[in-house]
Amino acid sequence: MIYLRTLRAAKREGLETLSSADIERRTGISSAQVRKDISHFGEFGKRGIGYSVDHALERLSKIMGLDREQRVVIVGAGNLGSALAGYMGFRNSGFRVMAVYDNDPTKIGRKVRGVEVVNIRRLPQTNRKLGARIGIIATPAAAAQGVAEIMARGGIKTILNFAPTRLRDVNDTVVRNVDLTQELEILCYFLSHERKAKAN
Amino acid sequence: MIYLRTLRAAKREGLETLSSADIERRTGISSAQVRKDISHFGEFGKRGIGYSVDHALERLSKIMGLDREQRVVIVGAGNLGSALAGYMGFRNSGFRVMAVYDNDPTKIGRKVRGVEVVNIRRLPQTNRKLGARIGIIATPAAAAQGVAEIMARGGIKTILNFAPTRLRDVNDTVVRNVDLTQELEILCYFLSHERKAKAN
DNA sequence: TAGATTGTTAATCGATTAACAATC
DNA sequence: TAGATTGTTAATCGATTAACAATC
Repeated sequence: MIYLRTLRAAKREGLETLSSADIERRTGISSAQVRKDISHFGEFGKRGIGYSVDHALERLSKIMGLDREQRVVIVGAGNLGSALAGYMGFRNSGFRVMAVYDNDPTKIGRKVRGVEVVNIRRLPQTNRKLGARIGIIATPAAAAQGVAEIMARGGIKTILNFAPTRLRDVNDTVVRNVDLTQELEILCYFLSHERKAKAN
Repeated sequence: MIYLRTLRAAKREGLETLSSADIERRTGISSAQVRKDISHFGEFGKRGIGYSVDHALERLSKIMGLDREQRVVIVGAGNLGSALAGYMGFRNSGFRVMAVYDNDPTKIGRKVRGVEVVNIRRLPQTNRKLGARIGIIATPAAAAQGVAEIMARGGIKTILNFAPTRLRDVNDTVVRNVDLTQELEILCYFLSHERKAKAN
């Protein structure tokens, strides 16, 4: 979350408070929007002062569930799945990749980035032990729907889907899609339709 | 772009026309929105019939610049950069990764996924030949701003930035940010704040 | 002609911004 | 008290949806 990142940066700089105007300067989000967003989580600014960096950091981390380790499993041990398994950005933010699953016998049993590759069919069973509630799908599109259903059976509650396909609502699961090709396509559009706007 | 993907799927199924209501069924985007979006690119539906799959595909591809190969360069030959260099989704959509750049002498000269790793300092020069106008940043946050500036000097017009940092506006360049950690954080938020909504 | 469906205008809804009383 | 800044309400803006004349 951008506010957490901003607060962390401010803390590293030794600042003790940050006003909504300061946050606007750092993020580009208008101060009014900043105040509205933050107040939605509770009333933890001080009028005339701003937000205490430490206090806001603590409160926001807790609200986001980022005050403790969050366990993640990845399905798909290809290029992308492997890269995500070793992605330091996740580790640095308190996420821990517990297992990588795949259906390819030549991959099962090997390790990628220090994480064991397990047979996808064992996900429901093994995830009872691991207790991950966040899953990442890094498979071809054709496999994604089936994987999502297996994840749901394994107790996964939220899915980050990198497969370029819409997942038909898996019961009780929140799905977020990241479509890398689409991102490139949007840039491509800007190439031929020059405009000075920013693309997101 | 979701309309292109939908049209391609319809073509594979042998359909000749698609109405805005059909597209709503396939994408979840309301038919009114579909018509508004498409009409914005020109008037190429037929009343009483819908959109000709072939015709719409051709027109939209051209408008998006996806009727020809689009060249891409990647900076950062780490896990993520390497995965993106070999990502089939890009290739299948007409993007071609021309080079991967890095500043690590142990990587320069090697190949990742069949693409040569070149010294980042040579980007402005080598990209004159390659002619890529799309760049992907897959470096640590600290390096991203410098890379963006080098890219601009090399004629890169649009940037897909995976580094978790806001790029201060690089002149004449469109930047799109993909923050993988943020995506996971958003899911994390849904874990503790159960709601039946979809996350994007 | 009757039925279907677009492109577009008008109505609705939601999100952003401006403004300001409360208060540190 | 005077200055700064929050939290929130009211005003504005933009985006989505509904509705329908045009037309295939």
